[in-house]
Amino acid sequence: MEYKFRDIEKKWQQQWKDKKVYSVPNDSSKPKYYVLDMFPYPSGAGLHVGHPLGYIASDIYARYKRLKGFNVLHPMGYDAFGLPAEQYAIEHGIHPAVSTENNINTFRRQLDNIGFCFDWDREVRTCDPSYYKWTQWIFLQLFNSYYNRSTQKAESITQLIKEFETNGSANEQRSTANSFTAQEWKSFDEATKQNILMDYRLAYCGYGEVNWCEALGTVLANDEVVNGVSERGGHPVVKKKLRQWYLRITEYADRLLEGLERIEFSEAMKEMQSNWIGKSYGAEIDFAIKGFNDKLRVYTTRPDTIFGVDFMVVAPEHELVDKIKSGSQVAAVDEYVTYVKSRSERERMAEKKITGCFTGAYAVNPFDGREIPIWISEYVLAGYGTGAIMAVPCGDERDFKFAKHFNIPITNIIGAAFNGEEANATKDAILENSGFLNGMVMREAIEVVNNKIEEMGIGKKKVNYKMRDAAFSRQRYWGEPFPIQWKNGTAWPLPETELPLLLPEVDSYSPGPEGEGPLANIPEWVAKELETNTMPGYAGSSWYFLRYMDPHNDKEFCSRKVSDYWGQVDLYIGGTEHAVGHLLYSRMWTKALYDLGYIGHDEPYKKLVNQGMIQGSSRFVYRLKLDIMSEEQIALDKLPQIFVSKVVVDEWNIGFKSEDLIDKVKRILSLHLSHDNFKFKIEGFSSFHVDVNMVDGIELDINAFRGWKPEFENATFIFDDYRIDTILLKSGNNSEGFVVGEENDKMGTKYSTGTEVEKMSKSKFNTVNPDDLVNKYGADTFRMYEMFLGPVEMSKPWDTKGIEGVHRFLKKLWRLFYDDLKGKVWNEEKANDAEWKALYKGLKKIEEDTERFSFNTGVSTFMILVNELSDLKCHKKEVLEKLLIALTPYAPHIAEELWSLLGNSGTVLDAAYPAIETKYLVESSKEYPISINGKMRTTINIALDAAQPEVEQIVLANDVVQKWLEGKAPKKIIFVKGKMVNVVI
RNA sequence: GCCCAGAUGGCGGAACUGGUAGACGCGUCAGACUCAAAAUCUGGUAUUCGCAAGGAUGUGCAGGUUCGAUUCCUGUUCUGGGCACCA
Repeated sequence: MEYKFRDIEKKWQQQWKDKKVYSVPNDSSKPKYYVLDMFPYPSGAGLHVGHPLGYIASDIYARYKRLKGFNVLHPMGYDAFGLPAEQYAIEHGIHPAVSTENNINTFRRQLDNIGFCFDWDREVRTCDPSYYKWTQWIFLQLFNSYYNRSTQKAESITQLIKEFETNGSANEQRSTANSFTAQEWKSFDEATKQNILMDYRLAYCGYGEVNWCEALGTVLANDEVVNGVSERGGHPVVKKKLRQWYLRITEYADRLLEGLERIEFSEAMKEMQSNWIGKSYGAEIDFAIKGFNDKLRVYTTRPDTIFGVDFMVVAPEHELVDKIKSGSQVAAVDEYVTYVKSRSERERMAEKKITGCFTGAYAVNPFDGREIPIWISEYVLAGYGTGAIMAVPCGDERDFKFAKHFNIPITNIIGAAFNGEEANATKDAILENSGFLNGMVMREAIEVVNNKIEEMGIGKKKVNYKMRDAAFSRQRYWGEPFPIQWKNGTAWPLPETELPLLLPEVDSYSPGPEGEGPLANIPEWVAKELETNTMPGYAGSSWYFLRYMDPHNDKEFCSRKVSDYWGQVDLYIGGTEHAVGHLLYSRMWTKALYDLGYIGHDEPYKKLVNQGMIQGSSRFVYRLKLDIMSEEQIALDKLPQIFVSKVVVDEWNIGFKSEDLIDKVKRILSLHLSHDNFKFKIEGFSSFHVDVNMVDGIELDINAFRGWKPEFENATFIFDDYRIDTILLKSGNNSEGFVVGEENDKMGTKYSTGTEVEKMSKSKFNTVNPDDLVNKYGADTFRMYEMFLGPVEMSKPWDTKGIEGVHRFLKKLWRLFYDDLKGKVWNEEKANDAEWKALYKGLKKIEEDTERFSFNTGVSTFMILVNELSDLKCHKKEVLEKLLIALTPYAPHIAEELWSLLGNSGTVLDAAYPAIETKYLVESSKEYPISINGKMRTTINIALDAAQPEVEQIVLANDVVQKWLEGKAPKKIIFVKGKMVNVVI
């Protein structure tokens, strides 16, 4: 009886589906456990082997927790709004809903193949009106709320209105611009009131810059802009200000930081988030500008260095630039500003080249009256701080390089701590050349300066955040419409009863006028004065984990009772690429919903595990580049493309066997040209991607390659051993071409490809489809192999070859139960101590590995255990069935099949996880490694309870130790009980 | 440029708290079974010197701490991820 994985997997998947074994109740006496995968976008390319990695890991853990007696929620759904579907619609005229639906179906079919334990009754799709109704509803809650800074939480906007009616803006001042008394508030007209409230709402409307492409008439995403031009068509892209919605996430900055201390994210992840939030303590200082009444306000974290300021750098888009540019600098400034407009923020920050332009204006140092030139440069961004910095070249590397580049004299305020070669960012130097700060340690001077500027009224201490409010609108079609109506320039929320505001049908997916989204093309939509922007991709994904709990509720986004039962996601698995986007936004939404009393927890994810990326292992072939000269007419296009193996390419490049290659090329050419009247020169090789599915290991399947594209039909190959293979030889005298290496049959005729590890993508022809592997080896093998590749958190290249080993393991496991010839071999005999020991040693490690998400070592422990049981010829049911339960999370199908064949009733999915009988694991002695000076030389078996004097005696008596001692006494003997012995000579 | 992570045999990786580097698997070599192949099984396989016994070297690179470092510290190189409209 052999292991017929296809039948087995199909059978059990059907039974599990029929019996609804993965259906999860919302109330249970069992403790709850919530395992979540990051929301997938159903892309048109379908799944490749990299996608399911995290799903398999979470599936194993979810199944493991279930066996351990938990009520496990493990849902799946689709983040179905997004740019790719819209782009596809523009190009092919297919409605995004249609292509998305198709993609989802493919996605689902592929997932089902792998045997996941998702409760599909809880599936959600963000593009489904029954889902986005609640996305819109939450948006309205955010719109109708403000952040009360004294209570440090979101509260209803009506609360704020009451506050204004009683106290005016006194307690809730946001900017100096809107300061008013209660009386004044009451006298304001509605539009003014609404304008003021907009400065407080958690979801608010403002103006922001976008990548505007005039030629395409549309706004582009950052990754659609390459080197300042559009990816499609190469048209120029400039910054354009557009009305945009924002989420006031900055108000949550401190709580987002504080919350990190209460959740189990990796330190790296927490660091990335806190760097993104970028809290810094500094000061805002106003500098007078010579000849103007305006002040230049800078933000600095180092007010102590104020006497070292040698120039100012202002963002090129700073509002003062136009005003203060002067004289001969006007033209230069304008030119520079135009240049910067064409640059993306990314390019500006990554630029190594130092650029900038003097404005012609001077600021005045408030303490010593020194005149400081004001420059503009792209490395200062308008959105951060005040958009202007005071540059201290002796203390800041970037300022230093800037000063050097533009020959700006550098003032040294830290004496010997500055060597003139590079800036020194120390806070511990003693200040010099610093007026009233002279002799002070910098660290202490910070507070002194802060007090001084506040006293002088030219500045104040300021906590700053690098994080900006999140842009929450897109000029796109395929997203959630905003439930907002504009009346005379004022935004009004639609009543909740009118939700969902359905996404209308459009004739064309192209952009609307003036950079507006496609919705602006719909007369009825515009007539109703509805908002024409749509929400961004992260809207739906910021709260989906809550909807899974209560997916069919049409009264609420999620009932409080249900969210109180499930609470936080206990385990969240997904990639680091979401580190600062999705993870921060969903944390903010959770906090807002918590503040408003809709849920009972303020951090969505208790523990986060980051999965690494599976990279593609690309394969390359090398086409010969020839320069052929002949006196006769040659039809060059009739010549076949010649592909040279990697081995030959490498040898050519180091000048080895060059004559052999030239010979072969000559041979090929004369065969095809039917004469020898030509000369040629080998100019090199051009490499290009070949589909990995046509390559076994590194060996190219010649016939598959010839059939790949018409131009390769007649391809000629030069193999590793310099044999040649051309269509002419095939049809004619086959042996003729095989000259070199003919005698060496073992080398064969192999074409070795080149390899490189790259991102897995269709365009690189290195994607591997899980369907093919599941079909060939089964889901259980596929699942275990994905895990066996390496640690979940780590990125690693895919290599299909290794899957055989895991498949062999499952067959070997099967043979513990059933032999191909003998049939049933399992029995009901009593197990002996050696068998129990092997089992429990393995199960103990497997449990530990599963608990710490070390699934790769878990799989290898299964292999060791099965190897040991095979060696022990153990076919005993009482041992094997415990193994099966432990295997269930990893390979559920084979486990269920064997479980039922052993005569068990009921599913193995709900069996009790085996407890470890530690009595079989007790050891009395250990094979101690004996080191001499830290180098392992031998091992000695010593009783585990032996104490140091006894051990020393045994060790010193050992021949090997004696040899190394050469009669001398050891200086020291280090003995670590249960670990090792080190003899120091 | 800034932030984060990683680097160990031919390959994926193991070594969990500073204590036997290379578990497990792939590949490969040799052998068994077979008319043959597949499947399966057995054994070898970091490099290097040596017939062997046994040495030497070895965890990206350069230093340091320690009786002992893949593990800790400093510096450095390369690779991957993120940098706010891909999701």
